[in-house]
Amino acid sequence: MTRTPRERMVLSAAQLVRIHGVGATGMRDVVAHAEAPRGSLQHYFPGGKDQLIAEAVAWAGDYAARRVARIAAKIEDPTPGKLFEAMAAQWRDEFTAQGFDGGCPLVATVADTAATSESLREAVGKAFEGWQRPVASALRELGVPAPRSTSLAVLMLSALEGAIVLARAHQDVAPLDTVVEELRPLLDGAAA
Amino acid sequence: MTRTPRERMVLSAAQLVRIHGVGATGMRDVVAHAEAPRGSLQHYFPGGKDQLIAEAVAWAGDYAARRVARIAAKIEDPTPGKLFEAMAAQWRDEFTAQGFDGGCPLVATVADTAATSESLREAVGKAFEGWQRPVASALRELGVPAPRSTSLAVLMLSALEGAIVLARAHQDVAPLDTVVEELRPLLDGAAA
DNA sequence: GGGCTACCATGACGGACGTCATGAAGGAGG
DNA sequence: CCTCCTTCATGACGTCCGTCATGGTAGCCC
Repeated sequence: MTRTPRERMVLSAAQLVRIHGVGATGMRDVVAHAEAPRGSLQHYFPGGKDQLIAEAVAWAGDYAARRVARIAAKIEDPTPGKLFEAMAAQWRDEFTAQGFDGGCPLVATVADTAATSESLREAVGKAFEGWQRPVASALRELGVPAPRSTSLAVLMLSALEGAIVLARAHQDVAPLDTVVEELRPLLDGAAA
Repeated sequence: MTRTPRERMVLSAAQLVRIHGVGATGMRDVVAHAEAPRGSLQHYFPGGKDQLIAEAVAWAGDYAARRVARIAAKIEDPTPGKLFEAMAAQWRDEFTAQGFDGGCPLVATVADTAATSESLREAVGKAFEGWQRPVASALRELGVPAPRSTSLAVLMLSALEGAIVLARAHQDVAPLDTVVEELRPLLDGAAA
């Protein structure tokens, strides 16, 4: 559990971006949140803020991908609809337990930097790709034909991200439940 | 076309937020973009940046709502699937014609301020609600039962917003096309 | 022990931010 | 003409930002 200061900073950056966005997340805030020495910033991240945020985005993408793989392996009688339900349930649980302060760091990074920093935009693109891959492969294992699996993975990610935004705006988890219920028959129908 | 300086500032704020997010959008940037006198800021928006952004968000919500109503009235042989396709096409066309610099200002505002400013979060919630309403009522006019129409409207907004984020991250409109194709049978099937 | 490298500490710099104070044009109404 | 009120102009203030420069410690290797 004890991580190196470098890891703590990347992780803290991801968490602060989730809450405040990229622009409002300061370097000093990150070191304070990570309880890391401020001097380590220029040592571990000579590329400055962009490098730190890029690593935070990459970490977030990896985390989401690992979470999908773990969820997919744990469901009993798995179906595509149940997989999506479990993915949404993670957000539902966090919102109800910890409030609506934190969103998806990938969405926040796109919203803040897509037009400004090509490197960060690419980092988010790769992160989404890495998240989409285990979803699609899980769908294939559940009997979804290969070409359809990537389309449905895109739909699942889109609907989930959008529902997260709506849920935060309304401070209500209902949008998450709604998209799960509406998408379930479509998803399960594709696994015939 | 000639608007009052006040309107121009609200409109410019919305456009800049779309591109750079709330944090990176400065008051000076807004007056410069609006070609408005800087002194007018404290006169028209004594509530400061929060008031300006809140009005920009409200304007964006109204704009989206009017756009939906106009689209719904213009489609021939309308179906729920075609309505969603037309909504996504607006974004598709803008991305291909003007690049991926601008996203949805509501998403950017949620990502940047949901945890910080209660008033802005509420403003975005109302904006989403005002956008969702014409979508749901258009669905009802197309034969979708009332209770289902709000659920499907939430699904449409979620999938659209998420696909916009994915499209910007990948600089590719494919996610928009994908969600339209995948959702079309589900949407049209609900209008039986 | 001397030197080299990795890691951390601290202060400063230049710039941008949101906000405020002060005041000037310019027409409306007495 | 004088006054009031809306609208705009401009400069300043305090704060925070990302970055950099400089220097200090700690441990390993020769």
